[in-house]
Order: sequence, then structure tokens, then C-alpha cells
Amino acid sequence: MLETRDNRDNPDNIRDSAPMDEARFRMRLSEMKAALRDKGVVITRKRAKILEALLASDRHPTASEIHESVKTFYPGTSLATIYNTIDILKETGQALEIEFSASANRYDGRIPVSHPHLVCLACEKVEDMDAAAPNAPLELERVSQATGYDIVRLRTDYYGTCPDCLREPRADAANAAERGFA
Amino acid sequence: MLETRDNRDNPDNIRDSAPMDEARFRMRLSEMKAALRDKGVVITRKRAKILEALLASDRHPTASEIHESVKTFYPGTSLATIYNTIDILKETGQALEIEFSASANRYDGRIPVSHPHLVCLACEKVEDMDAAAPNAPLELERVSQATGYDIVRLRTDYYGTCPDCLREPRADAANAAERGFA
DNA sequence: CAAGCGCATTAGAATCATTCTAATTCGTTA
DNA sequence: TAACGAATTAGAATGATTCTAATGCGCTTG
Repeated sequence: MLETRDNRDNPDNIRDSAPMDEARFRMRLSEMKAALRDKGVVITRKRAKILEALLASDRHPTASEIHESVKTFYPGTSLATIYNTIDILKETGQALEIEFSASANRYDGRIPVSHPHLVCLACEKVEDMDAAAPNAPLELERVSQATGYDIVRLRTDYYGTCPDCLREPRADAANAAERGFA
Repeated sequence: MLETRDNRDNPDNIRDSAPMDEARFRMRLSEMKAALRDKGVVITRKRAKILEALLASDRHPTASEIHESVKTFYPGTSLATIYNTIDILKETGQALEIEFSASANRYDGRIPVSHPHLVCLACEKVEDMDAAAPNAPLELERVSQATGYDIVRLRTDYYGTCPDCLREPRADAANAAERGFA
């Protein structure tokens, strides 16, 4: 079930929770594959499905959610394979890990460079926020200068309750389950 | 062993890794205790030591680091007590949890409101960055307006390598151990 | 001072995401 | 077809955190 978009209601909306359109999806997918092949990584059928599952989800999937999705095509797939592939994606800069300790980590393959996220504490969904992204590289440079650190990545997350959960304050667990990865 | 400060070298330095001075330490400590008492929380001797350990560390301690520290005073102390107390601190807004999934979470009792952190990927130390803090509340309001979320917290972390680790690129593990919680 | 109540604390088990290990399978090239 | 290396696997291991059920301690009240 696709998420309803509220963007019409608010012209200044800086949320970006929409599913990718077909063209963008395919472009990003071949971009990822090309980047992997450049590093000598073989794109197996399972790995291809993992990339697709990562891109198809509009809520930043967990390893286990990707696993569920891939298993519908290749039932025997092991969770270890998902983690292996995610590791490669992280190493090659093709996916961003969004760490959570309470629950499972989530992954962003759509926009692998640092950008802000909106995290809903009720349903645990993670949305991209495009607005502030452009100045991120400058920001890294500025902070490196000021601190003496060699800064390589910036994490910016806004935590709160999303509009959907504000509207229907049901049991958190049920709410979260309802939005499960398709 | 105290951390050497490089701040003299750079007047624009926005790092804040110095140990608190005695006066600030005591002020913040009684502030925390007062806040807890206001909520009806009993300040036991163990809990007091936990607060002190949290404030005394200049690298944002983990639960286990706090545990080690408290055990030098009360050897029988259980890790569960540390986690219980941290939970209370989180609930009452007196400590900030900095989540990591790869390793243990770290806690900030010195500045419990959202502010940027510098995270060293080599030695895993976490430093406060004061500079950008003032506009954080405005930022929350702006993002709430734009997204329809009810934003309650902002997390901003800069990841990279700290000046010390850049200078002496030793084995990461040894480096990290060397800076252990005192 | 004694009795009783409730919170604090405990040890250890349970949970859960992630990583590791060692064995097996697959794909490609010779 | 044979052989090699990489991909994949099941299941064990790890490690932080949470849970559970029992015990202890301090405080109040009679």
C-alpha cells in the first residue's frame, strides 16, 4: 500500500517520501550496479534483487525487511547475504547506514550522500528531507577547518511524530506493523 | 589523564572537549539532582555516583564505562542499576542518548539539549560542539512547520578522524583503549 | 522500637541485531 | 570437463540492552 502524499496541501513541503518514479528508479539502479562493477564486484541475481528492494522501499528498509522482500523471489536466501551486500554498498559509498540501537538499522540507497532525515518515533518510519542538502559539503569543510577533524560525514536527523501518527494516535506497535515493508 | 587542548592554536575553535571546571561540575550536578527530586525520584548514594560519573567523563561515557567507574566506589553495583538510572535521566530530560548500533550508546549529561557532536571513527570519542547550538530551537520550529511533523529533537553528528588520531595513526583498538574512561 | 510498605537493587536469563565461521555451491575461465 | 575463487549458506557467537522475579533497604506510622 502506497503512502498518501500531503504535499499538495503545503507548497513549501520539504519532505520527500514519495516512491521513486520508474525512470528514476531504473537510473539509480544501473548507477549502483555500474559503481559496484567498477570496483570488481560481481552483480549476482540475488544482489540485484537486494539493490531493488533497497530502492523500492519508501521508508528506508532494515536488513530484515530487505531479506523478506528478496525471499519472495529467492526463498532460500540467507540474512548473511543481505548483510554482506549491504557492507559492500556501504564500502563503495552506494548506501548510507542510519544507525539505531533500540531497533534495527535502516539503509538509504536512494540518496547515499549525507542528507537530513525525518524519523517518526511512533511508527519508526524514516523520510528523506531534501531541502538542506546542498550546503552539506560546505558544512563539512567548515567544520573540518574549525575543529581540526577530518570530517567525512554529517548526520542530521529530526525526531518527532509524523503527520499520519499525529492524526491517528493508535497503539504504536499496530501502527508500525501496518506500515510494514511491502 | 586529561586531554590536551589545542584551542590556543585556533581562536575559532568550536570544540568543547575540556573537562568541566569544579564550579560548573557542582552546579550541573545539583541541577540534575533537583530536577530528579522534582519528579519524585529518590537520590540514593549509587544514583549520585552515577550522575557524577556521567558528568566527570569528558568523552560521553557508555553505560558500561559508567558502571566501571561506579564499581570502584560500590563494588556490588549491577549494570541494571546503571541502565535504570539512565532511563530516568532520559525520561526527565537530564541526559541525552547518542545512539550507536555498532558499539555501545553514549550519554551526555552535561548538555542534555540537542547540540552537535563530533564523533571520531578511530578512537570512538564523542566531543561536544557548542557553536551551532543557539539556533537549534528555531530549527525545530521551522522544520515542524515545513513537514507537518511534531519535531521534538534534532541530532547532528559530524563523523571523521580527530586531530589526535590524525597525528598518531596507531592501531585503532589500542588507540581507543588508551583513552578509556577514568 | 517494631511492623509494614514500596521503591531500589540484584543476578541472571532472555532478546535481538549483527558478525563470524566453516562448509557448500555457483559461475567463470582454462 | 576440471578447477579455482568468489558467493552463499546455516547456525553459532557476540554484545548491548531489557526483562524477570527475588531480595534488600529506608522510611513512615503506630
